[in-house]
Amino acid sequence: MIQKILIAEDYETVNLSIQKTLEELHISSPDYVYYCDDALLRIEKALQANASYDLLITDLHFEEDHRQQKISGGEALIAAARNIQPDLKILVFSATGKPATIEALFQKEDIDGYVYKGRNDARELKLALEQIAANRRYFPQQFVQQQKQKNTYELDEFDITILSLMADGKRQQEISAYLKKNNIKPSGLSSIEKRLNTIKDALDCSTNEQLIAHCVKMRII
Amino acid sequence: MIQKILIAEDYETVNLSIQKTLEELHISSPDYVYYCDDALLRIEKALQANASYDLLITDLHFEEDHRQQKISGGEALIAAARNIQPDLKILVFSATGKPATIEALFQKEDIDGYVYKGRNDARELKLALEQIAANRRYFPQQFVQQQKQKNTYELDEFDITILSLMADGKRQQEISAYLKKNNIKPSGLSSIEKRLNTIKDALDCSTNEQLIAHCVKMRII
DNA sequence: TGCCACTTTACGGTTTTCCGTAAAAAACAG
DNA sequence: CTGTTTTTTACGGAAAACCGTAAAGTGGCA
Repeated sequence: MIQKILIAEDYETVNLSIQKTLEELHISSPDYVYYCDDALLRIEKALQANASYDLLITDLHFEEDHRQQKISGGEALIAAARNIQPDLKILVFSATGKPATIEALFQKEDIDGYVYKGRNDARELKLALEQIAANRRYFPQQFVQQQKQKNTYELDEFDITILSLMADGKRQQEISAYLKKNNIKPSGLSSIEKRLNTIKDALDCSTNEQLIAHCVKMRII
Repeated sequence: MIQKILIAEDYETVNLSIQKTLEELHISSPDYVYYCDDALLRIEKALQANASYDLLITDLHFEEDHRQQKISGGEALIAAARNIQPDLKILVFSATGKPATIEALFQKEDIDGYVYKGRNDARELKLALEQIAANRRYFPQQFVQQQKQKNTYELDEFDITILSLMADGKRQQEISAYLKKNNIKPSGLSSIEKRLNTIKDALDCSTNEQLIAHCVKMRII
């Protein structure tokens, strides 16, 4: 049975609405935080007090503000939480997840549910909570559909580095020099060109400009 | 005094949380809808029944689904609502607004407030409601900041066209051809080059990629 | 060690972009 | 209408990006 719940969600209204949904399910008042670091602290303290949480409901994306955070976002929070409390149930509630990200969360982090923010998200949230309470996993419908049409080329760290430098105004030669200076393995100009071609092909972009626009929009960089 | 409120917001959780925020302000239970068409219908009926709404709280972006809608989004809804009830107060609650869009809403549609969805959005929502109840307008802080730091060079429609086409994968020659085809005045390749240089200079960008990244981040395009 | 598969790099030729200059066109005043 | 100013376009050389291919390097594996 799920009794003790922690909500990590920086959007105040969303945070409130999750609480309201829980109320309707007659789940006793959950704890809630607006920052990832606070979430982990709560989980740690609860463990030490021998009153650990049953469920963590968390967003993936958190806006940055004046408060410096050690944990950068939902994914890092999930990993950290799993590390200190392996039996914690985790429900991700987010609008931004890419199929590949969701898949990775289910496989690697063994999360228990994923709910897309959307028109009927409160109802979905209830369904997910019921499923999780019954020790079942909850996959969103959208996920099943998107599974089929996945042309998802997952960008690795190297790709992100190149794209970030490029979005930062660096020319390809400068990127090559930067990679050499930082001892990152493929650093030749040709490798950068080749990689960019691969990415553009995968993401169906014809120019660098379009690629950068796409990545910024998708919050890849 | 604000008594009768209509909420148009397709995200169920957000819709709920607005209701909760209104509860805390001791405002009697508002009406709420998930579709723009429904919103306009409600406003029309209330007018005919001589019990018109005092305030419309609406999102800008609505997800499309199986239900075909005449009104495409928040902006269209606002225009339509203004048309049939000029004295209706309007509060926009959205995460997606570009500065130019917000400015246009305040100037052309004469909206009464704009609140960004974000970390402290519930508190901002309360502030905005208080301001509007006092017949004052509520501008978001982010907007004021962005107003200040906006570089002397204001991008015009021509600039936006070029940047949008470029972010769409078009080459400069293709952009030139496009402009010619659509009878947009400066269409020469040189003019495009020159304009891009001016923009890059004004926004302190060294490459097209950096420029596009900046514009997408700043929601200019 | 030597062979093989694979990755990375180097190097030309082509296309695109960049940048300066000058000609052409348009806008404007007298 | 003429002369001036401003805007737009055209052009050519330099730099950067693009693209294919070949050489050099890397890591298994017998």
